[in-house]
Amino acid sequence: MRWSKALIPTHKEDPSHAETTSHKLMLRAGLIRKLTSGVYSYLPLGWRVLKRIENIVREELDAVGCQEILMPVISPAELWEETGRWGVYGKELWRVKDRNGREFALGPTHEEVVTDIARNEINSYKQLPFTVYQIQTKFRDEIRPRFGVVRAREFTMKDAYSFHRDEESLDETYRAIYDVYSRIFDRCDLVYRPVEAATGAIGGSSSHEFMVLSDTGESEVIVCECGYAATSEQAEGVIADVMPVEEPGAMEEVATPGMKTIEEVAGFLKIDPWRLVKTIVYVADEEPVLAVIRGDREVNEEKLAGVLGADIIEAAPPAVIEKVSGAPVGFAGPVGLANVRQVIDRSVEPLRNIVVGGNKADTHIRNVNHGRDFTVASFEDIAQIGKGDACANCGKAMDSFRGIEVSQVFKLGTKYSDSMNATFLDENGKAKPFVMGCYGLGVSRTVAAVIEQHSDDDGIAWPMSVAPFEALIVALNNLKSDAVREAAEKLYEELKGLGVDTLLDDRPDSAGVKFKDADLIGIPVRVTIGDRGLDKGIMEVRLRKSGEKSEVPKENAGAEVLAIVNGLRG
RNA sequence: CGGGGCGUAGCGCAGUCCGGUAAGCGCGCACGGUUCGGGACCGUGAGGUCGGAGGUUCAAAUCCUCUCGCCCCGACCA
Repeated sequence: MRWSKALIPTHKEDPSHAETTSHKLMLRAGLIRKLTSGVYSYLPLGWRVLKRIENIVREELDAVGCQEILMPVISPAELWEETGRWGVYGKELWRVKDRNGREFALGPTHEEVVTDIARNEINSYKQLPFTVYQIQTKFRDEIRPRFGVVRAREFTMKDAYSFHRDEESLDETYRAIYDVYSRIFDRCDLVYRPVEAATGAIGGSSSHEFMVLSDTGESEVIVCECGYAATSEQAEGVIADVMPVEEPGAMEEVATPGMKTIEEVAGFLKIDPWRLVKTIVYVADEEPVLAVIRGDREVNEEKLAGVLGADIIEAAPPAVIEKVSGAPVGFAGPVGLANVRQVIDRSVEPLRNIVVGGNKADTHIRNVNHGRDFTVASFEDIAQIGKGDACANCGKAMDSFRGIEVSQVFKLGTKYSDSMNATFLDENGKAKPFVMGCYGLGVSRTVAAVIEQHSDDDGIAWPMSVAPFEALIVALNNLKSDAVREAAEKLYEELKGLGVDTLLDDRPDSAGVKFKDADLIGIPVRVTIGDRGLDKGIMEVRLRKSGEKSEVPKENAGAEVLAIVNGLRG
């Protein structure tokens, strides 16, 4: 491709609305342009990278016998109603109506559609197991699109689905896909880590996420020396006990005018935050629930939903809080609210003489003791675990890092086949539900992840495996110098003939502009052709990532570049 | 949705508090010329419903009301 004719619009300055490295660079290097919040066009450079990643994904999945298909973006509401997700998926499910008012979903994921195919087409255990996948544009009406392509409302995802006669077969495929993902991310030259994950709206029994390490990542991962690694939503751990031994005192009300937060109350009463116990009102599947936890800790809503067996859980609006506690927001407590379902965190168990909300305006209660002043059916684990907490396996203090979740694999079991009545006949002629797995991989997100790990102050430095071009020829002063122009054209044609994907910078711009742009767009191998070198009979080859330079005789530049590119192809 | 911020030329911004000079600056773009190995220089020029609607006023980018959009922090997830 000739740069003078290509749509590669670069910018000198950082875009004002971008925060993260990858978002800034994707905009500056002309990979993408925003249409509206969370919706992007891919320009030639971005589209080329996306396709290269797609092809890696294809190659690796095809190699283990997965079959590529393409399902519709649009699916009818009735299908989603079969599994209950028309309701459960919530506002994130992008809904549209046709001219007759019939409702459809723009697919955020395709369990329903693929299960529909399976129940119609697969009748016998002899046809199992099998795995299909597609690479497609997905739609999720995200609460908050962010970081460009990292959290978009329209994005490219590879989603695969496997069907099995039993759990053993599922385990096998799950393991195989897990290994395939490792190979895919290895080939993209990413530093990543698989971690235990929560199952969220997709559901199922077990799940792992592949996290690409990045300080700008949205997800926090909790890790332990012993090998344990999980997302912060999922992480299990032990919260250190800080309570000294104390005799229970007499419960008493204390006036705390206007003190709504833990910090305010702790400061006012001159006590440590852990001596307070906070009570947060949630609405779980439309029923109000109290979550009670030590004052210096946060509730993990994922865990709370698990304990409650609830599908949808959200912080209660003020009106509900006031109705439940009989007090303004900030003064709820477990004492005297036995009529509301309460979930008490394990961190509360060792505490004595705690301070809780008084369920009355401007009032807290001190010297409260569980068992005596409010009843606890059982202590549950609903706490958010973080860096420094003890590992549930080995007891060591855990660490944390941030990452971008590029893929997630789920063991779905029979969640979808049961609700959609998708069955096959086994050897005994008995109908059994498919055991399923599903495996997502964010392709567009992976583009951003690669940039996060492969860039410097000057711009992107693509790994050869996903680079939009393999080589860039920079022709200096090509407008005036016939020698340069001819040499550049010749090398360009030669490299094309040798199968090297090459971009020729034949723009009439100054050397500085071309070099800056070259660094920005990050093509791995750069060949500089100028009169100065040509007079010496050489061209300069420079590697973007290492900055390593070499001079090659101009006559065999083509062969030399091919050898270097081959070396980086891996 | 809660909290914070921002909409002025393709991009990055000033001007808004305190209404009034001809809507400005840098980059980019077009044309002419000089340059030519790390974002060159000179000259000329094009490009704006100041996000939108309504209002106040002799006068609105600037004040008021409503509205739309965008970004950041939190809840969601590939």
